[in-house]
Amino acid sequence: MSETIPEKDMQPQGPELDIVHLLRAVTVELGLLSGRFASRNHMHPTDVRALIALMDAARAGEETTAGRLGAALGLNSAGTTALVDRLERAGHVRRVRSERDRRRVVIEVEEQAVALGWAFFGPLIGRTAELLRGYDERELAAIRGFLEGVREAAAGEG
Amino acid sequence: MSETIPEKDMQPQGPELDIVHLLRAVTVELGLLSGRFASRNHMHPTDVRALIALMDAARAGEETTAGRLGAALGLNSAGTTALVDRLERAGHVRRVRSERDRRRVVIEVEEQAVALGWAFFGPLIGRTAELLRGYDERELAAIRGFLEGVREAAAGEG
DNA sequence: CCGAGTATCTCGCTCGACGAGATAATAGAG
DNA sequence: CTCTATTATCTCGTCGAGCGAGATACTCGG
Repeated sequence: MSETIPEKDMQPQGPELDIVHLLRAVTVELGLLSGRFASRNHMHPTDVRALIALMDAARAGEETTAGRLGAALGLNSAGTTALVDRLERAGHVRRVRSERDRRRVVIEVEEQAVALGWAFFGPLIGRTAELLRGYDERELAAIRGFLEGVREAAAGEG
Repeated sequence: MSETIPEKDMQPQGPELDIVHLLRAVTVELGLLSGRFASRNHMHPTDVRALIALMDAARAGEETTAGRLGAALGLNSAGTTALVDRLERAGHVRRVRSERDRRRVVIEVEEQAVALGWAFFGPLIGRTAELLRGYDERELAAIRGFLEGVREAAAGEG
């Protein structure tokens, strides 16, 4: 394996650039991790994204309907139905017809699925929280501000 | 399955937790963005991941063979061949038989593809770099250290 | 109570990814 | 130098996630 290609600066550099690349590396790593979680539990990446979206909504105290879930994941209605079918068959969620509008199907996450995710991602979350405990308020504010800025910038693009 | 997961404690206390969720939100947002890039250019998410991996390797001065690319993306050999076929057909990469080991196929990214990616992601990168310019050295070090810590923690899990 | 609007599901299809195995090139033993 | 093991890539047949089109079920304003 020769690495003869010289290190050329194809991109404008500066101390900020390595952070940008670090961030991308982190997202890649997290993507691979959730992929490992998926295949270990005989799920597809989309299924994992769906569970995360569902738990997120639940945390925020919102009901998630089939339609909302599909929209959040960028699936059309057919794909969404198939997704919920898979998750339901695997016992990760259950369909509940909404009382007030019986066209709606509310998706609820089974406790078993929550436990599964927590068992897998818990250690990482714990380690990250521990890592954060080493910073003072100003540093935490910087990290928070940076992430918020990136999220907004990413949401605004495209 | 059932064990000590009291609902309240799963998202416990601490100012750190919102940063964990922020980070996840950022990765979700970046994932959606690259999805928009993919469909806008008639590509599949895997194709985008492949181009990113290829450009990454190129920046690090490494040649990428078909096999390495497939391994990096978690594809088997058949899928890798199909992937490179797609990218080549679209004019984003070219296959080059390695001189010294003629079994090897080195994948090179076409300049056109680099320009395409830069045109789409450049603004976000620029905005992020600008955002980072607002922090002093200690804050930048905190951000860098946090991201590095998360990357290592994520790589270590699973 | 009818028709427009909305939410979800069904059907048929495409194509990305997989497993198995073929093909081609290299490296090493004798 | 030839035979064999190993490595890198590609081919073939198959599966299944997601799409487009349209069916079905329910709600609500006139």
